[in-house]
Amino acid sequence: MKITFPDGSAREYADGMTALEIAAEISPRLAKATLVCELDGKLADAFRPISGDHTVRFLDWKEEGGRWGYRHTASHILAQAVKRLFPDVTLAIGPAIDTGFYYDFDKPEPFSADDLTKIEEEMERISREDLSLERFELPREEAIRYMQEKGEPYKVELIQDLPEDAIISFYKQGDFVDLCAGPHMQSTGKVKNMKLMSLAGAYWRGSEKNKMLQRIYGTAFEKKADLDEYLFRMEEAKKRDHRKLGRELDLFDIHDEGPGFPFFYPNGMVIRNGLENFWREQHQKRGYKELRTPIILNRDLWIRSGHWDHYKNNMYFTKIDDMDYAVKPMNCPGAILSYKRKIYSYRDLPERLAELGLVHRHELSGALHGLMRVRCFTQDDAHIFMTPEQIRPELLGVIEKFQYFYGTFGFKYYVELSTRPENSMGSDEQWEEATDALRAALDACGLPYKVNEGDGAFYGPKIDFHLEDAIGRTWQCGTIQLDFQMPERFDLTYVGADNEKHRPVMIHTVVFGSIERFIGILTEHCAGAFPAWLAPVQAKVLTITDRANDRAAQVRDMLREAGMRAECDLRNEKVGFKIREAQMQKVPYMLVIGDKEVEQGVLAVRSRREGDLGTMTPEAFVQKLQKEIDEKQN
RNA sequence: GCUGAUGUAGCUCAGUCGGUAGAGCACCUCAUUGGUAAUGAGGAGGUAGGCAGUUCGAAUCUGCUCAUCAGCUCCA
Repeated sequence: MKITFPDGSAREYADGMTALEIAAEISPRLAKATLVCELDGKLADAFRPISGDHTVRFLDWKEEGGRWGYRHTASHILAQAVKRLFPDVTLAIGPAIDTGFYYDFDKPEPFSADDLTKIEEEMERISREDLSLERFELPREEAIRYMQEKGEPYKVELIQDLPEDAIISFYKQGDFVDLCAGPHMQSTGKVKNMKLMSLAGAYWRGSEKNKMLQRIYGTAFEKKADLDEYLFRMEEAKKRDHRKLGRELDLFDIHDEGPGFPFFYPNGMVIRNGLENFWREQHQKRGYKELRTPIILNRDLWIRSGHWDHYKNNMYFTKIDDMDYAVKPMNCPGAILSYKRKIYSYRDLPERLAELGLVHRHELSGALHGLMRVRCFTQDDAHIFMTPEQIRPELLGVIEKFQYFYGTFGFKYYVELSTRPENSMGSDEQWEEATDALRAALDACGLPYKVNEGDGAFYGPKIDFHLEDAIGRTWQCGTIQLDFQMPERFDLTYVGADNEKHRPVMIHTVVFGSIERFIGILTEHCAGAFPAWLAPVQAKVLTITDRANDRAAQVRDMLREAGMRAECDLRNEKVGFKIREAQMQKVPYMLVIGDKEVEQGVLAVRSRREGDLGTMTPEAFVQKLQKEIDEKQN
């Protein structure tokens, strides 16, 4: 048979050789590194005989497919271990994921933490037993009967839902058999360095209408050192948790008295105000005008906007003079009423109306998460009202704004295009047109994106920007939504050049997403060491003895005069202690003043990052810090 | 909302078999005036998330409830 390799070269091999055997002929190291392979572009077992002409790629740990095969095999080992220890458990599904793998089980009594330890030991045993994996296929009816006999109802359901022509394959290792498309490693002994991470509930097939199963999360690495490093990184990441840093740095907190309703303390307000100022400045430059609309508006408005029908579960309600009102979950109706206050000409468009609007949403209690998921938050909203011709340039302008914002903070981001959801308003044509416009804008910018089917807003499709937190979870922050529905519902118009009324189109967009979530992400991103332009205290004046107190106060006042956030630490403590505290509070600059500095009229400057910078005059320091602030250095 | 776990001073945590609460940091006082990540001594501070129950007696056992954490679902 003729085997072609990725570089285009080809060679003849004996029919029936496996990818692993071919790899071994090329080099023993290649064979050792090969986890699974790609046969004509499709993932396949490297241990199964090949016949006929094919192209082959060997996948090692560096390839996603390689890791996937390794970890998916680990998930089978997990299932086998559970079956050995708890024979009455039934199996659901167990895929590999980005950070490892999981397996869902149906077990009457929940797993305990001790069970996890036992399971882990059993997994190691299975690895040591080095059981070979075998693959076999069964016709549909036989496959169903096979799983029925094994007492695996979830597997039966999975097979029944497979397309008629699907190949139904199983993998066997020792006495354990699982329905699986593969690919896998050749034996359990090849999978090492497995670690079970956590237990959780998970709905069968991801639907809350179904039974909740028990999910065991684990991870596995080819090299022990990589596993150790991963575990270490997770530990380190926990130290960056914004909920912990928020308390330590006295930025914000959430009390039991108001679950999901965060408090911002003075230090946190500095960051918030800094972000808002930046936001105002940037939007002013881009031709946006600012609005402020009420938090509570009457029932009629929410019925008209569609929120009453499509968003009621997430809204808070109240009565005023015996009439129904709702607390706004979104700012758009306010912006729309503002648009309707007068007659717009096509010459006035696009009209870009921005609002830092406080919204309230009733989120499920289990979904709350620090500042990332709260029940009241400020969206840095903007609504653009425009003619259809302006859609493209406006979308491009908004995307440019996003890139500028995230670039300023040094964030990595992932883009998703979310399409029409089930519970939505409008016609298919409108949705298609809006979705195409968003897609075209993304393509024009060359932004890579993933399509998220059915995840749009009820009034339109959207482009979402996801940012990462300390442990790699991503959170949707920015969004750009194109809306043909609201203008229709509210009968929005503008007068065209033809003196006729026309229907404008709307863009709803937020860059930060919510100020709260953004601060959460930012806190984790910089581990609490905010860039100087946002740091709650930018410079702290530390005295060595109380002989320097007057001078310290003078320096502080001078910095404040220059618009900087400066504090003194005049306490009767040693400098080492004061430095330690300022350092832990992540103050960008510490200005040490002792007898020498008083005498020479200088400051001994210490940077939180670079340590002692030597002495400089107060004027020189102001200049240095001002430059750092102006440039928004990270 | 669902599954599981957790809930002791402002923070981080300890507390053997149910016998009536302990440390470090922070805070206050005093001494000390010291050069780049913790000076020393003393003091004050909690009725154990909340409610109910079992018991002679509960932080320790039971039930309910609230909140938090992990995940699911949902979402900015």
